Formats: sequence, C-alpha cells, structure tokens
Amino acid sequence: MKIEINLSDVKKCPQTFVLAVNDTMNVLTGKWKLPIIASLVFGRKRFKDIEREIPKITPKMLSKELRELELNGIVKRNVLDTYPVIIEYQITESGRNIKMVLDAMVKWGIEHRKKTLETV
Amino acid sequence: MKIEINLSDVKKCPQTFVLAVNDTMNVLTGKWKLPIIASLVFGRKRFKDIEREIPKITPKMLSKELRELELNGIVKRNVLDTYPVIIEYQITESGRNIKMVLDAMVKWGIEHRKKTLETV
DNA sequence: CTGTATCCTCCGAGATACTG
DNA sequence: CAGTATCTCGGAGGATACAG
Repeated sequence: MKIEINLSDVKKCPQTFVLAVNDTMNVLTGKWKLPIIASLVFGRKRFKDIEREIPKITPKMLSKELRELELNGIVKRNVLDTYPVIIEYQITESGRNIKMVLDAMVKWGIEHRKKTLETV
Repeated sequence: MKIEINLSDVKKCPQTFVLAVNDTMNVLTGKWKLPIIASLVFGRKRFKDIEREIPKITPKMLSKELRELELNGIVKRNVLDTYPVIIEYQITESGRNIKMVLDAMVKWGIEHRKKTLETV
C-alpha cells in the first residue's frame, strides 16, 4: 500500500503540516531520545551497551524511551534466539533519515549564532 | 564582525553540532513557541492580537514566551511612541529562517508516516 | 492594552531498590 | 542481562485576580 503525498500540497493542507511537525517533535523532545538515536546510528546495541554509552541515564528512563521510540517506528527491538536471550536494538530507516532534520537544525543554529553575534 | 563557520567542519567538531541543535531545540520546544512564531510570520502583531489568535494561551504564558523568544533573537519588541503606548512584536530574520527547519520536519514527518503505514 | 502576581496541578525525570 | 517498582522533587504550564 502506497500513499502519495506531494510536498507542494502541504501549503493547502495546514493540518498535514501541523501533524507532521508534531510527529517529528515527538521523536526529538525529551532529554534522552536524541542521545539514544545517536548511539544506535553507529550500530546495533544491547540494552546494557546503550546504558553504558549514555552518561547518567537510568535503566528506567532508557527502558521508557526505547519503548516510545519503538512505538514511533524509530528503533526496532530484536530478540535473538540464544540462551540466555539477547536483546538487540537497531535503528530503522526512518530513524536514520531524521539526520536530515538534525542537519537543518545544525545549519540554522550556526547561522543564527552568527547573526546574533554580528549585532552585538 | 563576521565569523566564518564551514558546515563541513561540523563533523570534526561535535561540540558545535550539539550546541547548534540545542539552540534550535530551545526555540522550538514548549507548548506555545511555535504557535507564536507562526502567528508573527504573517505580520507584526500586538500582544492582544497574538493572544486572540492563539486559542487557550494565557497572558502569563504569552508574556513569558515572548520574553524568551526576544532573548533568543527570534522576535523583536517595538515600543511605538503613541499615547497610549503601542507595543508591536515582529519576527526577526532568524525567526523567519527557522522555516527551513520546519520544512525538514514536515518532510521527514510525512515520509515517516508513509513508511510506517506501508509496513502495517 | 500590556502585562504581573499567586496559587495550584501534573508530569518528566532522578534515586534507589528489586525481579526473572 | 534486561528490565520493573516506588518514592520523590522541580519545573512547565493552568486558573484567577490584579496593576499601571
């Protein structure tokens, strides 16, 4: 099933616009989602690996955020058929693509800093 | 005073990256900043005008958010020399440019929705 | 009109301990 | 290892009233 949405239609449909921005914000807000995504960009990881890589995160927070990111289709949780069971988290293609948004944010952030420094 | 920052340097300097993303997030997070920016994109407005345009916002919140947005160089507050005094809020160029980030978010949000619907 | 001042509620997030 | 269960606190945001 394919749904065709033309970006040029967005201006005619502000609801789609708002919805899409909200979807994106849901993935980016909160203290830990970005660090977790960043961690998984460099490869599949196990729970304990992520916990070790992100300073100060508690298992409760990591668990909660991973659940939300999975629900939102940003990460995939794989249960490996081993003994004992190994759980691996992996970023999805959508999750990887969010880099485009981050790039835009970096660009704006840097330009903005230039502008505000100029006028001081 | 001009500061030259090459985007290709960012990869070598993760601190700049993180700083810029944080700057951007500071402008976008919270319940009211985006609606306020959206309202001002369509022209200068007075306090009461914005309050009327954004459903459910309280004067306390509007005041607080406008102050923060002004501090961050997103809006400019103009005091007109009339009697009684008129205060006009206006979006800055930086504020206008943040549309680039929103465009990226819209694009990702729509693509993401397509992807997750396909796999259901 | 352009905001402040209080008081209050709710939720994100931390600390710590525990389970299978 | 891969999480869950409680307890707690601070801060974002709401309700309402008031000030210049």
